[in-house]
Amino acid sequence: MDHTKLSQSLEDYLEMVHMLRLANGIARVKDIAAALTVKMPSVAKAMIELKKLGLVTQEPYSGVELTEEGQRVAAMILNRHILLKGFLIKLGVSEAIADKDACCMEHILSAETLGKIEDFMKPAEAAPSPKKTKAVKNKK
Amino acid sequence: MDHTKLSQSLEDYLEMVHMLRLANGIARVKDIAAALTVKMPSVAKAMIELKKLGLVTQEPYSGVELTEEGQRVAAMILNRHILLKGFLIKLGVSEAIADKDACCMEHILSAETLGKIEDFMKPAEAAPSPKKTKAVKNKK
DNA sequence: ATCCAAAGTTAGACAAATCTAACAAGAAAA
DNA sequence: TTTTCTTGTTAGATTTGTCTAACTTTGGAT
Repeated sequence: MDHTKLSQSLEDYLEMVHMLRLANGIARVKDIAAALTVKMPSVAKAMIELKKLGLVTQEPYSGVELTEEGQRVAAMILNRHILLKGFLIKLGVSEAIADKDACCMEHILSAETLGKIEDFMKPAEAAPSPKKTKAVKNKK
Repeated sequence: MDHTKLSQSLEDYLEMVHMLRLANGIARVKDIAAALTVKMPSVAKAMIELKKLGLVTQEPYSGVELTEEGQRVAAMILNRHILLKGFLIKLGVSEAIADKDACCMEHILSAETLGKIEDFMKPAEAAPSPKKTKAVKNKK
């Protein structure tokens, strides 16, 4: 419920759970650790926190799942990441660096700044971009 | 010498020492604390670290001074701050928020991203530059 | 069916950054 | 000069996030 004060670190873990589930269908502790370049016990501790906050669930010795709330928060963070990465690339930053810097920026920028960056990106993404939960009701 | 690994926190303290000296001629512990919204003992501890790193000096119970190296590093951080704040304002962010967000961004962005932001700002600030062919002064 | 390696967990150490409380020094007032 | 207030310092507790080492569990190879 009160995810309003997620630390940068916990945001990173939550986002990574989401990304791994999107990519592999499952988020294993080992893979989270590898992706974030930390050791498995760090992941375990982070998962304990995220469970306390009601954002993830996990049956012992298995993959991490997202609660509905966790899904919501993770998607929000990931959207910020995608927005910022695209923004940096538009400025001419290389993809790898854009990804890395977006990863830092996504935790600290104010809503106002994010909004302005969105505005800045708007005109450009007026193309056939299969965006997510936007007003784009795709035609199946 | 080896300031390459200044933590975000220490960068903030160093920058604030510099700003207060520019504004008031002196950086007092009390004012640093107020400006960064921390308590005085936190400042004292940070100053101990910055002294160890050879970036500041201080006679007991008096204002904090910058070493030559400290001056150099602080100026670099402040320049980043100014660049980023201007950048955000150019995107339409309000001044107060631009200042706050610049303060976070200044510690995390890669040299590449900072360079691209500089490029982005260039055309606009083409005022007092007689002949700056390629004034590359980043990186050490 | 048993064993073993890989994956996950638990316990505890450590570092960074903050705080509160208590103490010390300097300046200002009396 | 002596007292008092402000400023600065020191000591130690707390929180967060990381690590290593040691353990437990799972599941595949034998």
